[in-house]
Amino acid sequence: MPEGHTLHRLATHFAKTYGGQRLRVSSPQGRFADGARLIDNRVLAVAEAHGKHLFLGFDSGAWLRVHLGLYGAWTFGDSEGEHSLGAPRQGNSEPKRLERGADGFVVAPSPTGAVRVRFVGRSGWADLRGPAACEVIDVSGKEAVQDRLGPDPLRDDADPERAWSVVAKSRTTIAALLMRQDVIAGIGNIYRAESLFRSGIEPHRPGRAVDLTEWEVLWADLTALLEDGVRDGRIITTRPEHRAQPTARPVPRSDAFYVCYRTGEPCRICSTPIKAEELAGRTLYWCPQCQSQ
DNA sequence: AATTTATGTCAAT
DNA sequence: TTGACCTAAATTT
Repeated sequence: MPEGHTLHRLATHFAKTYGGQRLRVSSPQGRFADGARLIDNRVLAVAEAHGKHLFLGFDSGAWLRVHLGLYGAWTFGDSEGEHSLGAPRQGNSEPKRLERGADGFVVAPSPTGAVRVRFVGRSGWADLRGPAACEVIDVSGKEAVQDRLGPDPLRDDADPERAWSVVAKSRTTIAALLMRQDVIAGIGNIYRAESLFRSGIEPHRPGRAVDLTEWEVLWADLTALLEDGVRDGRIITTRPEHRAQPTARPVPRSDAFYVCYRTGEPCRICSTPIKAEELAGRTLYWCPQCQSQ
């Protein structure tokens, strides 16, 4: 699921695999043909993530902004084999020998499906399908997007006080505030539910009923959970002692969360059935016993 | 072969 | 608060 950890993994992967390299950029599907031309045959200089946005910076000064939205995903072919990041796609395959042309660029497979963007470099290829946003912007356009984003706990420049200044004044529920990307960037439905459970906070409390200490605990926990997500490549929020199989590796999906997708199942701590409700179009999960404060 | 599902954001009611 | 949007894979007919 593409929450913030996935975007930071993407940024790292692009920087590591293609940083400093000249790339051929095309739009096999055609919908991004004009944009692709703007960054074709340029050197990738920087890759960074802010919340759920990926920014790829080129030596011309142009930036590619990608938001995966609902179904977006990148598929890669490089020294790690064929693998993908984003919405669930087919599993990874063993590293294949990359074919290279006389110019040293890899030979990518003929595109299947709706490939919005294709990158081809000397160390691999990358295909983007189904993004909600994919556009070439200049640095002021990038700044405009980032100005509308709250602090991202995975970024060095993140300032939790900025988020707190909104939360502390707001009548909106803390559950809704955590999903607002202009308050805190990178949190999705899973991190929202799981962090509130781990902090013991009742999700319907207005932001202004959350005190500073609780906020600091919540921010620190979100930061740790996101960092784990970047490391593991998936979201796991349970502590081993709360899992049905504490030693199983990899952690089975059924043991990954405290409350998410566990409607009616017994809470891992107190056995109370987990509750779920629609809140602003998304399903909110929580334990009515552990989260009664 | 058709329908459902999965997930995030935004514009229109 | 609801629907539109982007795509592929899983599930049901």
